[in-house]
Amino acid sequence: MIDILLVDDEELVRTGLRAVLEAQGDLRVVGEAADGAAALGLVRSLRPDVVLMDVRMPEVDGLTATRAILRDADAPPRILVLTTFENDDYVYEALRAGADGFLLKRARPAEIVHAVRLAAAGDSLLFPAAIRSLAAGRANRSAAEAVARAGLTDREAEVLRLVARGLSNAEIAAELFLGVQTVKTHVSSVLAKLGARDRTQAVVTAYESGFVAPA
Amino acid sequence: MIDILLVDDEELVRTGLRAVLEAQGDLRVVGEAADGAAALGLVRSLRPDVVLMDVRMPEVDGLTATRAILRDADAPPRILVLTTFENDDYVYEALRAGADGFLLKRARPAEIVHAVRLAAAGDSLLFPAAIRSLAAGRANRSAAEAVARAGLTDREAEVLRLVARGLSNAEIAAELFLGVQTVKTHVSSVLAKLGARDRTQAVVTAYESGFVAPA
DNA sequence: GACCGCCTCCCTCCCGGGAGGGAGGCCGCC
DNA sequence: GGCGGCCTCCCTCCCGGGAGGGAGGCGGTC
Repeated sequence: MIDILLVDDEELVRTGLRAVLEAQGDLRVVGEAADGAAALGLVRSLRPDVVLMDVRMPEVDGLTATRAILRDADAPPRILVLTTFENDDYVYEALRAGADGFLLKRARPAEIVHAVRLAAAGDSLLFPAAIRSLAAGRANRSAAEAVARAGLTDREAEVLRLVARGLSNAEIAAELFLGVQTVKTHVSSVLAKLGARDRTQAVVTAYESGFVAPA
Repeated sequence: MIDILLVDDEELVRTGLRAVLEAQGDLRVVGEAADGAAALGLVRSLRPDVVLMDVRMPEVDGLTATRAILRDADAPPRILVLTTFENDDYVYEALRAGADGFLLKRARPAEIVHAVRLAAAGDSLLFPAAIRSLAAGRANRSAAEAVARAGLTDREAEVLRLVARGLSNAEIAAELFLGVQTVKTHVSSVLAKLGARDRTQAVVTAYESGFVAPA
């Protein structure tokens, strides 16, 4: 029997997961938490085998909770991170935080069940797109914070990502099907918003802030 | 029925894999290749669903073959990379090359069969240790090699560190009590040794290789 | 409708950075 | 001693990048 803890701020999602999982004979949902802080307490008291953890939650988010749980327990549970999009930038950070695998919310029930069993057995399941984005050295999502603080627009963030991969303005223009002038404009606003003097400093900031992460 | 192509330079390994796979009703080994070049040809003629590809092979290695196969075919097969050690540095490069998953040679037969079925279905299996090494922000092997192979002198390494902190040549000169000309010389040799076009790319390489680490 | 933010593209001006040379001093090794 | 590697500094040439403007279109909001 595999004991499972559900952590998601949406009741609906928890209910859905519970229905899917408990339809199986060998899976048992032993608890539910609506945020990361509650999750930590329940892990201590319930000692589940597997935790299904939503990434985006108010208060304590899934990544922080994952780290806390892994730090806390002597025999921590397996943690599967729930996300909405395959190319979610959280993928990278979550694995870094110690998550054992990834699960798309829109995955078919059989896949969800399957992933839970795999996790309990010590394996890990990643969807191809998630793996690719990992392998491609994709930007991580504390970008969200950096972007939020700096107030970068989508386009600017996109440009910064390419700058942080060593591309010249001309190359970025080609990559995004833009004029070099446009790229220059974006780069300039990025520099201004980041308080960087030149693109080199912008790259440093991008790495230091976690906007992009080393492979 | 899932058609499989085995690529490994060791006959023994191929035989073992074939035995394991063909014991299943739904798996069929349609061919074997002893090196990457032969593999490419067989993929064309046999059109397998899944390729089990050894990484280390004489002549054309597994990564090169993987890239070639993916470039070549219009509907390329799923490629599972075979490796001996969980912490094999090839993990990163292989995924980057487009491999769909990883398989340890010492995996239990059931796991191998399982991974093949997953791959055929479009999922990907990674062993926890492999994922961890990926997610741990492991230094990009090629970048690390670039720096290691580069054979930077002490002075050059020192300069690169400052470049990777966003300093201009003039600032570096002031920091190290040097002439700007001297700094330029050092920067130029660093760029040459790293194969970087400009200081921005050098910074990227420095981070990707782990030469400098984000705070 | 007026306004604002974003994206797009244009211009000029200027400087720093990088290429591609050369050269002298120092140290350690053969 | 001679040689090679490293560090230092010099020169010129040139381009890309960044500053500092302006402007039009588009989609929102008030």
